[in-house]
Amino acid sequence: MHAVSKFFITTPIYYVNDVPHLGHAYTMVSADSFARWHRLISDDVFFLTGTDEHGLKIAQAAAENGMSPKEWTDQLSPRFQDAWQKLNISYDDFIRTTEPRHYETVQSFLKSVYDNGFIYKDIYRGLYCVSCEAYYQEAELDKGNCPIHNRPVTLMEEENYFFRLSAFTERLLEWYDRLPEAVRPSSKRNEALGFIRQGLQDISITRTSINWGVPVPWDSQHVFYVWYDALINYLTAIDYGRDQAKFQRWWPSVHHVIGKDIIRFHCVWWPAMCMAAGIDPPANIFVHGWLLVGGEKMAKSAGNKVDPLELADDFGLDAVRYYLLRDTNFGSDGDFTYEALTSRYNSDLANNLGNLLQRVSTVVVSKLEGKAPKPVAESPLAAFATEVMERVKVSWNQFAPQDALEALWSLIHEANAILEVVAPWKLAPGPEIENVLGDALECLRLVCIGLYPVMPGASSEVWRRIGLDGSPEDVDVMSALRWGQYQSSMIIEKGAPLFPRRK
RNA sequence: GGCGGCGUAGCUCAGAUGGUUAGAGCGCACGGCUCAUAAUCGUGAGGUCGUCGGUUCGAUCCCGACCGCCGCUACCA
Repeated sequence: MHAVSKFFITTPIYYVNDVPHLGHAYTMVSADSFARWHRLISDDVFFLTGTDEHGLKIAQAAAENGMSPKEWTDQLSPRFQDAWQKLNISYDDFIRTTEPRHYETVQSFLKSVYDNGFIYKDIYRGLYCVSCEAYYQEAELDKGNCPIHNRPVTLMEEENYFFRLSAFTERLLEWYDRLPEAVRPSSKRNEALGFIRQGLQDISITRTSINWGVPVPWDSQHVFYVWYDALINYLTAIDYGRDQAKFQRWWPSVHHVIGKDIIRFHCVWWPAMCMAAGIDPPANIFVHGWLLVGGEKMAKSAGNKVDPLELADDFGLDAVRYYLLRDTNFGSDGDFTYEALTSRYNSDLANNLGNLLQRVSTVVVSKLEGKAPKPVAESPLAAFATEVMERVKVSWNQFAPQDALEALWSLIHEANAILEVVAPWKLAPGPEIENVLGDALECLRLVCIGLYPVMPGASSEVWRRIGLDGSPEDVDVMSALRWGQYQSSMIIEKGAPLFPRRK
């Protein structure tokens, strides 16, 4: 029997001023597929996402729109929830950093850090550009001027509380050394390590210049700087400081899925903060690359942000989900192009998977009156399929969806190939036809299971068309992946092509 | 400047703790089939594995230099 394990998976919480774009969708679909896989293998899964709603920019945007920050974010946060619903993201909890539970957790967590002696008050001095409303390092300046506005910066001083990050350089290095798998892939781990090896400086974690944030419990003049409150969302959702049993159930065996732009926050600050608060650092941080668009970074200024919902309307949601996970190497940068999506859609979904289903159902209907035959126990495909499903399992467990999908498509290919050899459409009804079609249907059943995390809608539809009850998500993978479980006498439905060819 | 990474078929990328003919998918060419969404199946072309040296019986894989590209190098979420 498979022992039930805990699988707590998180995405970053998104800055609510953004519009959900394909980059966010990439993270969400990835995390969703992992969550779905782990539910399939009967793990106890908790999948968390949310929105980040504090900080100066939010306060400014709210003011510009004549609203209070809270009213402003109340209006914006649902855009993310709607988008994720449309992308079929199966999150279990959606956290907003403006919720009372979050204030409570942030205050109790940082109070622990404070009580443990890792927070102190000092003066922050920095070179500030009034136009940017941002601090600059001296090296960033252009002849002493702000590089953007080309105006002199002013030396500003602000009283801040500082987090004693410098105290954790050695402990972090030791942590990285002891748990080489904690931050993956290794290229991203190196990046974080390189940063730590420079030696860490203390960082200011509170502001007095704004009040849109979580108040510092021991000093009402200050609010926490938005990043410090944001990271703590992962603990809010599991009731840190409120429900010890729930907290211990999920922590520290967490999987943070993040983009490479926030490595420092998650792979340096966050583990250190956990140490400072006296809890274990997160067990796993998986860093993925960026999804580029035609080789360019997605950016507002470039005007190349892609709307995932428009794509889903155009290609179908599952096709977009498939493309995102198949055409990128999780951990490296990926590149989105309309052409590549179309190519994947046509060759993998229409020509292979969709067409296999279509040709099999046509022959079952015409030769066997629509009644499905059963697979052959000692089929030549059995060993191959078993090997494929083992690869699928390993790939999913190693967060390598592209490998799982590649393996599944090799099985689709084999099923197509054996149909060519036996050519059941040429034969008179009899065992030979039944055997080859039973095998092909069994392949489809297995593909549905392995594919379910990526394409929950489409694989459920294939599942239904080949006469199976329920959906692939109901199975227990540990037994369902064995060859030969497709039942005979199912009624096969010949429907419209699942993925009509494009262009 | 420092640290890290990358450079393999037209394209996107795998890969080997060094060992006979370097792999996949897409694209392309030829052939088969006609159940299927002009889908599918088979065969094939083609790459001195960035350059130059070194170690070795033997390197694309190890070492060095060089060329080219990229990331990080602190509180702008």
